Amino acid sequence: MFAFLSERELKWLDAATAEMKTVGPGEELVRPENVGNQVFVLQTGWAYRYKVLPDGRRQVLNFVLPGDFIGLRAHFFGIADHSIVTLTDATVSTLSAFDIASLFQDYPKLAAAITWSAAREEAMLAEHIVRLGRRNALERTAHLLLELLNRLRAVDVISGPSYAFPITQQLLADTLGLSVVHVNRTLRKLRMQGLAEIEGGRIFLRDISRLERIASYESSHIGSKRTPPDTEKQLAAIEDRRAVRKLARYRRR
Amino acid sequence: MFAFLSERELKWLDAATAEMKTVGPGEELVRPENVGNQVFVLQTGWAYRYKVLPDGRRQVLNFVLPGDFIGLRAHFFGIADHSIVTLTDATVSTLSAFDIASLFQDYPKLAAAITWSAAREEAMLAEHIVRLGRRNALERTAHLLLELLNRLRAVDVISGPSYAFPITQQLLADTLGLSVVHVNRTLRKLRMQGLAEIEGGRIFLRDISRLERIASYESSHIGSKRTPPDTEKQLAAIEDRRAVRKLARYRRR
DNA sequence: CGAAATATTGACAATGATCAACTCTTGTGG
DNA sequence: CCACAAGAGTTGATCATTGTCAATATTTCG
Repeated sequence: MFAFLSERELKWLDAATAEMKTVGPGEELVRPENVGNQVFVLQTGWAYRYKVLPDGRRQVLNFVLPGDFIGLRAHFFGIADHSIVTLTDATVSTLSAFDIASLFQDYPKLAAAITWSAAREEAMLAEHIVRLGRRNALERTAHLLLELLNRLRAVDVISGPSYAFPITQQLLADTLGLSVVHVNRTLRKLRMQGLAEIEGGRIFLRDISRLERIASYESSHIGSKRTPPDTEKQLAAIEDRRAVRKLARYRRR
Repeated sequence: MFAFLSERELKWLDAATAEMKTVGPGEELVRPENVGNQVFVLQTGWAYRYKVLPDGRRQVLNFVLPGDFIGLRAHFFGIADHSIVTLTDATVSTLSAFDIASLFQDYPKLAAAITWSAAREEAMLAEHIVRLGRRNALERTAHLLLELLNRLRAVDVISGPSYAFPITQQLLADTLGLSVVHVNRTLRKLRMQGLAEIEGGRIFLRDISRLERIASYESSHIGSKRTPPDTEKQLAAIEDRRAVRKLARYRRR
């Protein structure tokens, strides 16, 4: 993802995110009232972002996987409009508000990279909207499983067609906008048809191409670990033009 | 929204977005294959962003109202994963890729503002996810109507409890994840219960507080026209620290 | 004015929700 | 290390919301 960054930028990012902390499952990383003056990067483990309605209905917005930023939105709004909770043991590193400000001021390419990351997340939310709005239970489930597979692959957490699956059926229901009962039936259907199977906290995607057909899944940039060539060029241009400016300053002296 | 920007920044933004163009309804502003080397700001009119599945099912992601950025995501990805089409006559101004690069390099607060704007849009998508995942037809419809009302109010397009409504029932269906027929019935229900009514291309929200109760609507920062105080402080800090650096440079000379 | 898009309504079907009972797994304290 | 409670998963029966099909207004626009 950060392939286009310079030595100097990577060094700064490393330093800024050096301080790590470990948390157990079920830990609240962001709570709604909480002033968002910290931005986290999830290094290992899973988390999920969700909202609840006044009457208790819950909707999961998305899952947070290693490499994802957490709390960017809360940072910019000064308040979070949702909660983020860890689903497994996890390690997170922290960027302070000061770091973020510094980043926008002195590391334009990093700032652009952050914006890129936000854009990627937005793409995931958009995909989730289509899933909920225009796909049925089976399609939704298959689609989510594939998306998670590809995201995990992109960050090199896995390579094969299976992964550790810490999502309970209730949580899956709150993700897919279904009832627990119906999720259970949908999973059974996937199992019966030899498509996918959860066993011992791990999911096995048995027939990926059929899953993809059912879900009309298109592996997009969501599961990509780095910016596309064009973007890199533009970001490189930022650096170039900065160099030009510096040069101009020297000449003026 | 841009209350915290300096004279210089506003001037640059005005200059960069000076070139305007007018388009009719049904015009494609962003198409999926299209390389996203332009960012637009919608100045007047409505547009909507949507995706289509291979079999033709369509899902609207959100509506674009005056003041909203268009194509930011496409810009950063180099490719759009959705389409944007105008719904009414509209005027848009354009930021080139060069402008965006320049912005990140030389106008950190503007870059932060853009990121803020993206965060705001992400909040809208999140709200849409909850709408689709955990609300029924009546709640969904009421909720959307209220959100549009508040967004339009925030950009001073309207003041009262009614607004021009260019959304057909088919489009509404594709937004709310329902069938046209059911949207029609839901609108009838809203009408019958004296809650809201479409008449002559205009919607009248007859009983806002009851609508809010039905939709469990919480007017959030989605309908806010500017960053909250905390964010402003942080952005101001960017400026301050830049000043400090400049000072340091002077001293070194 | 007439075609095409949009809106409306009824009858019926289907997807998914709810309720309730039961099993299986997991984690904890004695 | 066992017992047991709590959470998670499973299944059947029934209900409700929403979708589909089809026919008929109504509006819009060239």
